Amino acid sequence: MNIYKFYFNHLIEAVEKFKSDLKYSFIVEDILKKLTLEPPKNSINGDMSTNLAMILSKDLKLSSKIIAENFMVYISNFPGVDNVNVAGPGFINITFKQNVWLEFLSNMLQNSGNWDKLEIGKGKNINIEYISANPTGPLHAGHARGAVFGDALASLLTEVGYTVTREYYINDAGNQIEKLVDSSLLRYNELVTNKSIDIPEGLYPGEYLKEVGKNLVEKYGDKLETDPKEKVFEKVRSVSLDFIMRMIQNDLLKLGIEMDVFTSEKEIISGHLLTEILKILESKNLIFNGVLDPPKGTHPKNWEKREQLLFKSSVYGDDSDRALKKSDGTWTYFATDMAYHLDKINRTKGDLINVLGADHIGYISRINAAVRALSNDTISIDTKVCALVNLLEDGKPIKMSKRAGNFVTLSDIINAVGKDVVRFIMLTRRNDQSLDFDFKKVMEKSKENPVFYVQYAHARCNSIFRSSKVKEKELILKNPKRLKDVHEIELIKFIALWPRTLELAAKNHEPHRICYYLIELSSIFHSLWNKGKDNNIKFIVEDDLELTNARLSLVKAVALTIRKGLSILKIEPIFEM
RNA sequence: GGACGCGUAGCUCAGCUGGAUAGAGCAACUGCCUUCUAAGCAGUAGGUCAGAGGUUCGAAUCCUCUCGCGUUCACCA
Repeated sequence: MNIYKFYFNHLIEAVEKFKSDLKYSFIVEDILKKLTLEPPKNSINGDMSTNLAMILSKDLKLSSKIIAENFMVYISNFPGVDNVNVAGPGFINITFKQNVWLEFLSNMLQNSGNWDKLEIGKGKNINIEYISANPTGPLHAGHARGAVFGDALASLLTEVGYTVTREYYINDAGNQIEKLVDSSLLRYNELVTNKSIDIPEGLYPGEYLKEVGKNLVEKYGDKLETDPKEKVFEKVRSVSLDFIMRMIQNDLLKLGIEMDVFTSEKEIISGHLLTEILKILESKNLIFNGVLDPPKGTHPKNWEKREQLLFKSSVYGDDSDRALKKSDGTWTYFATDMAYHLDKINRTKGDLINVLGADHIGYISRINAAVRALSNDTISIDTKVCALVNLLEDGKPIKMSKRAGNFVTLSDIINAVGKDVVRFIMLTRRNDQSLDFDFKKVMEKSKENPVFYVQYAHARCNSIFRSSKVKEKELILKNPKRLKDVHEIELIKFIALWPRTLELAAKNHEPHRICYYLIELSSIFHSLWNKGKDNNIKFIVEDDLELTNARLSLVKAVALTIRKGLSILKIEPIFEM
């Protein structure tokens, strides 16, 4: 029951009829690409508005006003149309009879489980990789945003019919793992020798590695020969990684996040995928031994010419070609990442999404180039960048320093404000804009705090049902025509916008739109609530059961929609404040 | 210096991928509790959409340049 889709289909039919009736020669497909049917910004201009006349005027060589005048009659045949008019530069505005909205409401309530079902994904696979934090320590505040964003996006895409894989790439190879092993060994020795140790600069000082030391003692006793470290490297590595990955997964679980797939970088390196990408690149002539120019503009001090194996990523719009092998002959991080993306392409057989932190912006174009080359341009990859989160306490920045060990972990944040608050607030801003997270404000019980505001609206819905002694579940709308007040109709119209919001959020990969929708829905509802004070349109009218029933039904529709939105964000609704 | 992103009301931000008179919230001022939660609502005021060109029926949105802020910049991960 997507009312916009319903009328859009009518509009398409009308356009075709218009064309054949008047023997025009424009190409319908081209017009449909640009055709819109939207609620006008200002409701004075009616319920829906189309740009048809304006986009046709060039092809027909007629003014858009004249086209609009001629087209109006086709629209007035649509079911439920009350009035059609032409305004502004050539908008055709439609106003519906109130009945259309009332029928929508009763329809929506009858199909409350699936009225907003959208089949955008049509079961297609999509892989979304997010978090992928280095397995060297607990998740911190900075990871929270990418985690919530990625997870909400995954949930959103699932909702609209995609088969979604939530994936975490574990960077368990390379230098940082060496450091991790060194750090863990220090903690092990600390425990065995019972002498406290200073963690040198460059290694990981966090207390959590003491647990790893303990785990090593439990598993191997105090007789581990740690010199030379090669002898125990694998053992320590595996105990450290196990511990840290369990810690990370635990933190994610507290945020309501469960990944489907964890892929190990180490396994990618040891597998056959790297030779695979070489084959593909060779067959496309995208690989060569060469020397890179120094980056434009900078003058690196230790610049030296180096012949390396290079990928011609510049063919696909990257600013420079990229090294696949280091001068010592080992693979670069980018090469293994390319192999990893080939792995994702092979497994997914569908589009990819990467969620990255803002510090990786420079990396995007080479990954895009890689995916295009490796998939023969058949797979699209969308990289979403999450900007910084500024942690504040009542407006003042919280100072963090990794060295002093007082950085705020994800787990700290969740413990302080709860999972639902973290999830909501992280989505109250576009992902590519930096976001303030103020520990005081997000817990405030006031309108300034959007989480509260939305939850309060839902609690109020529930409060009305409590007072009415009617159970929300058992309520069946009897006579929608009893809803007559413009404010009631306005609320219904806004609910009718929900599937459209879902659709736009999903297509643009922008879960924040759901938050904004819920805030606005709450606002309209709070407003109607207060009308009970001065206009005497209370929801519960003691001596008019039918009217009460109709109004309660509207409240139910609001509650259903709020809950639906929250459920996509994986947030629990609150029933009583 | 190059690349990418951002610049919208005093502050914090939306703006449905090119539409009509650019919208919210805070802060400021004015009102609304004998009545379903005032933890809320209604109203007033507030704008050169950083600036300058261009593209077209139409630009905050697309293109070019300038200014400002941020991130990033050969073998790291």
